[in-house]
Amino acid sequence: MKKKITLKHIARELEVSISTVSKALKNSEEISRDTKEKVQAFAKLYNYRPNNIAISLKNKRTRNIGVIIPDIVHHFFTTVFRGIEKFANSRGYNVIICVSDESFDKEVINMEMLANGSIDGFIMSLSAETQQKNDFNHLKEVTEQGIPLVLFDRVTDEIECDKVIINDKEVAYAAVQKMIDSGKRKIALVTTDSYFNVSKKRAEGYKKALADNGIPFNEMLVLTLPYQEIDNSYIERFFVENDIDAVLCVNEVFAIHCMGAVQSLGMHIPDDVSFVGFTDGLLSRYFVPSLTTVAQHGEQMGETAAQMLIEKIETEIEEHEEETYRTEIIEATLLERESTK
Amino acid sequence: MKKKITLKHIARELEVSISTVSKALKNSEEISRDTKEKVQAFAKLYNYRPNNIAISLKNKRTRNIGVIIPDIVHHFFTTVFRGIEKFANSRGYNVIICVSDESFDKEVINMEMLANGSIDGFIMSLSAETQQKNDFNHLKEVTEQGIPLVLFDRVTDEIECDKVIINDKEVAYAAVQKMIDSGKRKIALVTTDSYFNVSKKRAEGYKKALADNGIPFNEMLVLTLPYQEIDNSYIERFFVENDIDAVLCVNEVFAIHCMGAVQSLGMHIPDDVSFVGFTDGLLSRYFVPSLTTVAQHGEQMGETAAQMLIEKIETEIEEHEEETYRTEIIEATLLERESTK
DNA sequence: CAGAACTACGAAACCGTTTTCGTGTTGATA
DNA sequence: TATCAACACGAAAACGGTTTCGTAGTTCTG
Repeated sequence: MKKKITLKHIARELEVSISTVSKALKNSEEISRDTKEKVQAFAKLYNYRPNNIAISLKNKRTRNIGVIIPDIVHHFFTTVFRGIEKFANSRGYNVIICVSDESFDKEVINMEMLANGSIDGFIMSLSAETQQKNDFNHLKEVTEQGIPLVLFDRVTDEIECDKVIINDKEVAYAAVQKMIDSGKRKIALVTTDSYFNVSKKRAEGYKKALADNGIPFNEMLVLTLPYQEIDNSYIERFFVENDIDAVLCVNEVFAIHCMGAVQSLGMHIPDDVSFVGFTDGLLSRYFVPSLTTVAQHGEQMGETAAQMLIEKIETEIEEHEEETYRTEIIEATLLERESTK
Repeated sequence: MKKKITLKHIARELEVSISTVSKALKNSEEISRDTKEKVQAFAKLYNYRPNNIAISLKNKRTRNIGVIIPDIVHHFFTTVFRGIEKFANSRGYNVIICVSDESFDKEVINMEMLANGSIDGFIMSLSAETQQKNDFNHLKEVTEQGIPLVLFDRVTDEIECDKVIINDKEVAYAAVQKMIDSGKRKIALVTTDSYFNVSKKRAEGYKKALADNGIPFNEMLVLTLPYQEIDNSYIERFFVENDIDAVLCVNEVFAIHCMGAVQSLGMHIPDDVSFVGFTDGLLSRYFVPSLTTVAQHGEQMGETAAQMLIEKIETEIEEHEEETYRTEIIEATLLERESTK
């Protein structure tokens, strides 16, 4: 077993001091050509690599960024993560990922674990429970310690920090407008039962589009579904009882469920009922008919978040200057497919 | 900005030595009750938390594990990752994840980045390119340094280490047998063009099932598809030219593509053609008809891998004893749905 | 009352780096 | 020949902890 070699080993072997070795490996002017060559050759031979942990301790910089997301088996979050990982890696950072599982406690525990020196900054999307409780003390503590934080998608106004969001309201508006333009009038909204700011924003866009077109908002046309274990008969009844001709769903799974229900009721998509969903995942692409959906450009979101974070990490925080925070908006786009016409 | 407090600060403030503070916080017998209370109260008040990096340096243990996977926007890998994360977290470990993007070079670079002290062990699944090149020197170097390694799913015989795999051959055999039992005879295999050991194993199961039932293997009934950009007309021609009545696909995306093609040719599933895929993702569940598929139990795989790794990390490596390695087999199960009868 | 034993704490080494500063040696300068 | 800069290197502090060991001061023992 070839154990890792350290500066001390090299120093001892070559009968020079540790400082000389360190400087020689950095090609310092202070060290004679002879010594440098000797040291570098030896280091290469034994495949010397500096110990990351020691460097982190010395520099008070880990080159790790912490990512906390509610779920990992989830198309949107994984695309965002890919963007983060890609950008971070290109800048020499590694990514530590923790999953909050939509739980407030796990989110808090994970943050605390990482906040004690393991990472240089956080990128996160709030858990459902955190949004419900409206308790952000763990975030506050972290930012007060001077650890940079970037929130994406599921954000909050309570915390001052960099944020990356998509134009949920506007794109929902556009989607509904499009369906209205194609002659639809009884437009349903299928949304989550838990309190997500994104669902709220999408609902706002939905309502505004109706209002701007003189269509009264009808509470009966809003169907809220649970996150798990969706009851199909419940959906079917919703469609039977209300004479719906178009649907905006806040995610693709809801959309596919509803499309299935509608089809099994013998209705035709998009002629009888049009559908628009959110999240451009495999389902939207491969379902028959394919689903018109809002592409959230998760990867771009992740890259932007990582870039903002690393920028904050790497700019010396001028103690005197007031910190400034940005909110970056990613323009979502409507991908038209077969479920609308 | 409340900066993190250290032992040194506490010591200075309370006019005791650093060692006393350290011991007092650990409730050492050595320290008087009075002093302990004083120190603990102070630490609590200022929310003292030991610096992870310093502890890592001292202990030569990071409590981080490194995970390297080929892709993250991928149902199977994310389920495995969820298992890893869940288990690791329950044991106080964090997870650093790197994505090789199916590239040999990225895999090597990522391993080297992490191997210099950042992690206590690796869990990984080989990239496509690594499997093609058959070059595993980066793995060898890591294991020779005494860093524990667990491979899952995409493994190799060239490296001695713990492994977690599924019974690909057997479950493929069972799937094909099931289709034969229901009267199918012209059974196609749809597989990847790159060299994956898993695809190979599944093909073996397929061939063995045919052989055991006296059905000659026909090269013409094997369709290899690229990983990306699948040409539908190519698939349709395959089904038109060969009078196929059942299909085994090595993943769910291939299956859905083929089912779409078959349906657009006017054939009926499962009466005209039966389908079995691998990976129990959203597509298999929600496609119409829903796809009979092999559930790989990724989460269990991840948990097992994490458990094996942490066990290795935490057992003092008795230098004198020969290292022993295990290969754990996760039993995949066939989930019967509408695409078979 | 001398010596032993115990109590409660501090000094210092250590983990593996980086970096500042000090110093012995050399050769050039006045 | 005394002075001085340049050169090449080493000692030591620092990052933030843990742990071993040494040692004052007190109490117990015979």
